[in-house]
Amino acid sequence: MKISRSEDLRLDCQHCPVRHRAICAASDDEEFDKLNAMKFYKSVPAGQAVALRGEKLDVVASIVSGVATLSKTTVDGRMQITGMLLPSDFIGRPGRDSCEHDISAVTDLTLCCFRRRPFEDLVESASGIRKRLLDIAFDELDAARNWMLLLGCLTAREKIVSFLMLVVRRSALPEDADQPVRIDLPLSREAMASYLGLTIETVSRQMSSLRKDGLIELETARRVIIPDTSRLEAELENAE
Amino acid sequence: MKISRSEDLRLDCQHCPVRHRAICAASDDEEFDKLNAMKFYKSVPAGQAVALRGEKLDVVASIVSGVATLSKTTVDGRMQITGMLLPSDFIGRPGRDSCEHDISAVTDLTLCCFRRRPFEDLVESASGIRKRLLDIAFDELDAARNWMLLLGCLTAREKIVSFLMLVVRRSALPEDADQPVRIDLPLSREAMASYLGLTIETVSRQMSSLRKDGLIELETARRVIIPDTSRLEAELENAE
DNA sequence: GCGCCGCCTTGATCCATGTCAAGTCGATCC
DNA sequence: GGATCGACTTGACATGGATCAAGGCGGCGC
Repeated sequence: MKISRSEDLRLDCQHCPVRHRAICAASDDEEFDKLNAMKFYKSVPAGQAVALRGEKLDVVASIVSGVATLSKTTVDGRMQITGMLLPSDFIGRPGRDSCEHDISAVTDLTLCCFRRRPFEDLVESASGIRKRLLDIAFDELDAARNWMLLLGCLTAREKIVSFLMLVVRRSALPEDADQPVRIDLPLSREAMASYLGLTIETVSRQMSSLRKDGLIELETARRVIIPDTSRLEAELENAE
Repeated sequence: MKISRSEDLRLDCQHCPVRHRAICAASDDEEFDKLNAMKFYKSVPAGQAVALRGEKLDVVASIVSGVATLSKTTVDGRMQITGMLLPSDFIGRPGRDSCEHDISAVTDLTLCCFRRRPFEDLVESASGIRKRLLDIAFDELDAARNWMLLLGCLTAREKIVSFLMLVVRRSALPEDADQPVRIDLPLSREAMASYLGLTIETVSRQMSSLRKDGLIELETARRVIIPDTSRLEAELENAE
């Protein structure tokens, strides 16, 4: 019998790709074992909702693989993506049973889930998890506030460059030198637009403009080569 | 000898105006006494910085009275106010000794301060404080993400109306009926502009436009009367 | 009272970005 | 191969809000 990929991961937290960055990162062996015993994996196919705003949400989770978005939508259909969730990012809110955002799988997603109640109890008793959770919350808060600067003050070009640099950073590429970097954009043009508070056409135009200026190359629409990251980052010298 | 207002407050947490909303809100008597023993008051005059970005910050604090802002500034001087802090709001980040934002006193400020290290220890041992802190962090995160929707998607008029309704809500007015409401704007036009991602002229024009439409009256530039809050809120029917 | 100074308002104009409308490109299916 | 479809790009034009500029108004010192 074939073991599914999910089952496979279940067997082995030690080799989990997000072991050292997710909610379990600051845990000692004892806490780690408890988390291990509680966890269960869940797959969500690309395009599907993980949870909808206002919905009851009785799990919290870490993203093991894939990309998700947090978003809010106005009644007349304007949408703002308020967060892009990458592997190791945390989903859900301990101490609250309903969801404030729409959470959508952008790609196929593997989630490492915990039922909320037992997880909350564990947070109470396990100081490593507790500290990590608090740190995650404050890190997210700082990130959200930084994004407010982007949404409120930056030009369309600066927004695009900021986004590209964010992807470069989160790609955690080993190279330190100013080698050309190739990145796969985790979001479609439409999702980028929504994340950056722009329209899809403006995103597309700015990407073309950066290409014309030699700051990026477009291998495909979603695959970008940055010949010189420091030159791209220099576009932000007035922002930041 | 005259006792200053700060000294006066020091003597009596029980009658503290933010007792039931600040970091101490979920504490039992024992925790409360510990906080009480640790706390010290600090006054900051209007216009002065509480802390600057990158600065070392060895205290955390609750706002007892007054208004402060969190903000970020680009190197070329564009500024985004990322948060408006009102009485009971929390300043600082346990587990981190430096400050990510500029924090400024908009009005004269009374802060209830705790040295960070002992406070962190108390967070470890006192579950009421710990829970409150986590809740505060997640509430702030939700608020920040809601603000991202405002910055990214709403029109200037919707932004202004959202701000006015925010002030109404935080004013915690006792009336439930649709009585006319009078509010004092905590921020100048300039600060409103920065908070809403607009320019001062646009803020001013939108305020005038709301006045012409009979949705608000301007007793002075900073003192607003809202004859019918539900009619004002109806301006947001497409947003939200 | 008068002059000064911040803060706010209003008007005229501009421009970055949105909107509307065609394409183009690449993948998939038959 | 060609039809189809979704994702992206490009062009032409419109516009909301920014920018530039000129007052108005209220508080404060003298």
